[in-house]
Amino acid sequence: MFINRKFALLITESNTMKYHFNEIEAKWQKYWAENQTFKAENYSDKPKYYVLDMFPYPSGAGLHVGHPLGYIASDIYARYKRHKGFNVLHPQGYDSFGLPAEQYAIQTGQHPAITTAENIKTYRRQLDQIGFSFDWSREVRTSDPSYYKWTQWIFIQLFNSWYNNNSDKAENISELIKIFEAEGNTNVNAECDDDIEAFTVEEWNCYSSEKKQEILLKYRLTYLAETEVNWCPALGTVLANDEIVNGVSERGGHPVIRKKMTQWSMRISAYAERLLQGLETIDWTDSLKESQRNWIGKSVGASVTFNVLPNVTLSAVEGSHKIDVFTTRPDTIFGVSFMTLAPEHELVSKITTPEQKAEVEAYIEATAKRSERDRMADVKTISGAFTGAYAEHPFSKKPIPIWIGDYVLAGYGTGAVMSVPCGDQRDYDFAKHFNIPIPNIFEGVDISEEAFADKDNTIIANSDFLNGLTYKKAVKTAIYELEKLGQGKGKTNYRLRDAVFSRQRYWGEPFPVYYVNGMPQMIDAKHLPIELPEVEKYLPTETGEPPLGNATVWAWCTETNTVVDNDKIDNKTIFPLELNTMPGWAGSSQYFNRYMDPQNDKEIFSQDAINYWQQVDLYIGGSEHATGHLLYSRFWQKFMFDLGLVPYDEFAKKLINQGMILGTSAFVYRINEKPEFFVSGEVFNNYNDSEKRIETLNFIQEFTGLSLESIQLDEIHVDVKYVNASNEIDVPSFRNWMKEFKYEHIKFITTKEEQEKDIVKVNRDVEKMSKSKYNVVNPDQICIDYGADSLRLYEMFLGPLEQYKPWNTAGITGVHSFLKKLWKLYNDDNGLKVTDAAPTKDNLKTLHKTIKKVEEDIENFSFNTSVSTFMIACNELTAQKCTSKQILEPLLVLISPYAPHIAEELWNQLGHDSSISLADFPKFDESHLVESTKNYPISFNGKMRFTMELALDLSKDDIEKAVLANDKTKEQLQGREPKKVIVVPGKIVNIVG
RNA sequence: GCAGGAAUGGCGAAACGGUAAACGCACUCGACUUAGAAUCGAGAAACUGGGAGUUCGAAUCUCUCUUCCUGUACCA
Repeated sequence: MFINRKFALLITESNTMKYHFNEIEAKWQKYWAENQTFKAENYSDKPKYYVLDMFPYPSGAGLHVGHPLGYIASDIYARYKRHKGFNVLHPQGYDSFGLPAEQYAIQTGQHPAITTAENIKTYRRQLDQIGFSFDWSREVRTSDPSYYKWTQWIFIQLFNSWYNNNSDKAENISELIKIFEAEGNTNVNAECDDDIEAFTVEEWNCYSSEKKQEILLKYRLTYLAETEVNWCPALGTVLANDEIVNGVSERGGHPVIRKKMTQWSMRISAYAERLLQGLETIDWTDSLKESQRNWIGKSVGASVTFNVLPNVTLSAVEGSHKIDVFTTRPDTIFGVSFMTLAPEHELVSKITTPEQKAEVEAYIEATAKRSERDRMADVKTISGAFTGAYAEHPFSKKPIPIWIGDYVLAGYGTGAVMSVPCGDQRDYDFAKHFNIPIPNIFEGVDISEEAFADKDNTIIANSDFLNGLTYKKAVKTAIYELEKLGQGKGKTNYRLRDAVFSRQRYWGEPFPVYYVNGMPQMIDAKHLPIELPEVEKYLPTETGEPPLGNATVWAWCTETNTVVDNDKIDNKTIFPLELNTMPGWAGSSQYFNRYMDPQNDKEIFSQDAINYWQQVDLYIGGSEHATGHLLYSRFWQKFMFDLGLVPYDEFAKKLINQGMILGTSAFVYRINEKPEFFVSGEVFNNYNDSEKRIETLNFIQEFTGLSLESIQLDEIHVDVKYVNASNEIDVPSFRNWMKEFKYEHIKFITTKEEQEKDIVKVNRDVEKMSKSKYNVVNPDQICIDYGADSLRLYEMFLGPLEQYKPWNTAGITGVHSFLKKLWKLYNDDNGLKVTDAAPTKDNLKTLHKTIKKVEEDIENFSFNTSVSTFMIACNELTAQKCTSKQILEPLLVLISPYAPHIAEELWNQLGHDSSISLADFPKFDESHLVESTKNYPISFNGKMRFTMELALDLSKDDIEKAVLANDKTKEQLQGREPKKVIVVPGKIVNIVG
């Protein structure tokens, strides 16, 4: 196939009636672009439908065949919906801020905007050649100032908002100020920082402007705070939790350390409960919803306050200390036999006794040295230290020893736990290890081997007023009693942390923020966008500031409302601007709404547009965005809903995760000691076969002269483009592959059979598609060799959309020859052969069963089975020698969402002036499928033995009689009397006996 | 550990509780050909990861075990 592609093309071109896919596809792509066939209007008499793809990051490598999978599926659905009479919005754009372009800028000095524009050009060309029905007039790019203007705008709205727990929504900060001015903050029920002090109206009114701003910052939905962040030294930036995988950066796999920095954060935690509840209302995959539930991590329980007992030796440190803990099991409060603090807990240094000081400090030092990754990897080792201090049990008033241990995480809950060893395995293991008593508070449960954590079968004992109660009742009672004492209350805890929103990078949205006396000020929305400044270098400054610190024109003049030279900063009218930029998810958190009204420069989108399109009806994309993009977007959508900007608080009604297309790698094997010798896949398989191993080793020895012991084989990837459908290598191309590999003079050791045929076979294995594995297949080449319609059909034909499946270019000939057969159904050597002949009964049956199946398939997103259905229809109609326009015309409409170019061309040949995309979907007519007879399978004890043609209008009894009278039945029964005869009319007959 | 998903020919896969493997790749043979990697035709194979149950009948429903994939985790 690879040897003489040109030759094949020449033959094709010599006959004008053949299927010239390259010409046809270019022609219709041009037609669609020129006629703006897929432009969607923001008003229509038709019902609306919004089909969205997760927009791509335009990387330098371009698309490989795995990328368009979801786009093809959504395009089929969008085209189908148009045939079904919907006004369809199907836009596309680019998530064009991001690290790779910036890393490239650091290396080469080329401005990321240039790199990005070039990459987008490649993407656009690649997308266009696949024939997508995108409305490109609505394209957005997140790095375009006219777009990020609105990203900045939302940031300002978040800054100007606080979360009122009473109304359970975001409200304008001015409302909060009114409350402060009227009654102070004691009655405010807001989602805010933990360290807020109570103040009265008088106190508020006396505060300086700075102090007021400082307080308000603690309430705002985006706020500046010193937080412990994930700092990645190699990338020179902080990372969000979802950007870290297994303790290293998702991009590049660099180590990440904890570091305190002043950063913008998003108060997404305010929306934790609504984000959780909202999942019930949307049709997303279970696994994705489950990921979000885990990430939000709701747990219901109680917070309990333990007083630290005063210690005589600590008289210098006055004041009573309290330890707050969160527990999901307040019912086990009498089982507490110690407390454990995270080593980083702020109280540790304050309560540790002089005798224990050395031990505790040594332990803290030891844990600090262990990286986050070590701590995660090693969960078995139990370690800790006793502080010497004791807390008082709230009910029994007994002293409880306070320990520190790294199994308690500083970042979750309060960083302290009440340890109940009989009810929690971690506490149990810790207690066993340090010989701490394990009191049993469960009725009739043995805890000599392990803790007992089964809530359902819990009866509490040895617990004063909780004795005899079940889990549920004991929890309620314990919380009630704790509240009475003022030492606890019911509490719901979420794992979801506020999201760090600052990045120390260049290629991202600048913040619309300047600083007056260190306090952040928003630039008025009417002066947006604040455009990225030019910088000399894209690296951090020498003083460690982010890249924007290199900009010389990066100060805000409050008089002219423009960005001016840094020299002019006087901190009176001209102030420094924020040096951080926004993270990757900023631009992608609202793009789906912006598509509805992308050129609007007065508003983020008009109310007319959003009320017309409302929300995304179908969203297709990868599952890797489960806890990043898809959670943040839901958060912003809920925020915009609170502001009254959008009609729904969920942006996407239905979401499908397309599976990944994997590569089919090809291997040969190199002899370790003599790298000029390669072994074919066949020989390698013999080598691994215990029966043939000796023989094979001798065989290899004959060629190489190596001793048997020294023969070792290394797996070598062969670029898949040098391997054909029968797994044979194109040897000359392989030799010339890459000069540095030095394959020119290698010798292949092959089996006798291979030698006879003069071939070398590879082994195949499925791996992720990647450059380093030489299994990447480029859609450009596929489009040249087989056409976009073949590519589209084949991607769908590979298997169910959601499933992971390997790509194997060899298989594409199947769908390609289907398209050629389809072409021949309409054309012969003399041109169009479609006639006005009346369709036969068989023709109609084939057409209508195809309509039924294809419609069902598309509605169920089962695109792979439709492709088979088309093949069957084409084969049947060819066999029936069908030329009837009444059949062949509607058939084209069925196929057009999948293979739009060939459908347009044939549609045009049939005499239509307008695009097939405007045609109505054919109506299914059941009457054509009604049969008079059925070929019944006749089973004996459930096993089918033969079939019998019987009329469908026979009664059960008639069928039974007819079957029992049959000779073959008698043969099967061999004289036995049937015990029972099951007749399901129209389906099956089963004889038991 | 927890959660979600999966297991069917050599490969990708079909299959409302009712004829398992449709459709395609690969394979074998034949036809047309100077030639076939084009086209047309024919063919072979494999009984659903293991075990139990429900049923007249199970790939499909239930239980159980095994393996694999994905996500997540000292989350109190």
